[in-house]
Amino acid sequence: MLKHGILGLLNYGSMTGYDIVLIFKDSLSYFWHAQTSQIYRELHTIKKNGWATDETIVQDGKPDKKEFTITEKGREELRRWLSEDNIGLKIRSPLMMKTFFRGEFSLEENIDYFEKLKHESYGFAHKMTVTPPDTEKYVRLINDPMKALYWKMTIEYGLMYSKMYGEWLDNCLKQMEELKNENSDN
Amino acid sequence: MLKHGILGLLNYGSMTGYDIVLIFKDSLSYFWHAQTSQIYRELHTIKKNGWATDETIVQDGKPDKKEFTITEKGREELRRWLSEDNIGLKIRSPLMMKTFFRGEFSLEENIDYFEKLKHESYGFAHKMTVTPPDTEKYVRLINDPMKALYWKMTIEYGLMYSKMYGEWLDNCLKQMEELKNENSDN
DNA sequence: TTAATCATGTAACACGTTACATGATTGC
DNA sequence: GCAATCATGTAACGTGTTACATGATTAA
Repeated sequence: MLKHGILGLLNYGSMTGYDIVLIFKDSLSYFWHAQTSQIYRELHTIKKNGWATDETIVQDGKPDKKEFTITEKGREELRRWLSEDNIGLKIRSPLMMKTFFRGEFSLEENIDYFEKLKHESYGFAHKMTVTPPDTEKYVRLINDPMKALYWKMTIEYGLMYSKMYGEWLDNCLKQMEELKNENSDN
Repeated sequence: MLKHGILGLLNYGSMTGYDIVLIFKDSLSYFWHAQTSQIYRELHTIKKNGWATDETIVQDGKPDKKEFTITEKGREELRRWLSEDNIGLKIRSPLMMKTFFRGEFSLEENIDYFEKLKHESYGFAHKMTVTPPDTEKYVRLINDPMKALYWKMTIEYGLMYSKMYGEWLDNCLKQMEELKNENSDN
């Protein structure tokens, strides 16, 4: 999956591993987290598969860099991956896994836990609503308004998700508070 | 993460690898997908870590089975994991990864693709709303209404998520249809 | 002078996927 | 007679995580 994400970026234009690291960190982090070491490893595989070629560029005052360029074979692989019948949702939600077993702790402890989640979720929601990923930058760079449509759709997903998540947290807290009050009433 | 999910189940009572496989498939699949081979492997590690002991039970007419029982050390590990400051959301959404690069294809192809996603999402939404995971079964089995609260919260999350997902898909389709009409108007 | 930025990675380990393997019993 | 259920796994590979390593330049 990450391999194909990198291939998708290379398809916009040649770039170095470092460029890709920064794009993931600055602009794609709201839907994909990738480690630096992983990106460099995948670039090796991409080259080995003949999906990209690399060229070392000597700079002065700065370390050498290695620029990767997608090949026709790489472009074909990108399109193959996009066309794949992918769905057979293999869901894995660490958040739900932990929620499911919360019964191990007391209501009070769990209220604290959910308050903490709520606090942390504000960070994400804030980033998404107040400073949403700047697609304009890429629109100017790539200059293809059709591509921007899909970028915007991923941002909308991020917004809708963070809203839903916040509502779920409030709902959970409400239910726990109610139970707590019932318990203290008898 | 899976290790701890298994530990959480063992904490409800002793069971075999096969029991765990079925619980994941029948009751937890809406938030976690696990392979059979993976579950058996994790059970090995759990035993090696001293988090559970196992006992082979000979049956007649049926193959032998191996029942795992959580140890005090395992229970401590479960509680340690639940108490962990876990959040630093490392999001990874294959769905968004594919959406982001959809610009490679035409509007028409992408409308088809999203219609397909919508069709498939009905399956999940239907399963969640019409035959939601039967927690009553576990409530009777475990007989701890406090635990059921958290099980219900995970189901509510599944419902809210599938609703949001459906709305997002409709939204995307609407935007694509509008663009398609604009294009055919000039 | 200290931290951040630029730029590259390796090694070891943990976790997830795919394909394969075995063999008895029970229900249609 | 055939598929499903019960019950266990191994092997190989792919992907993600953590910790470590290097070293120059530039801005506060």
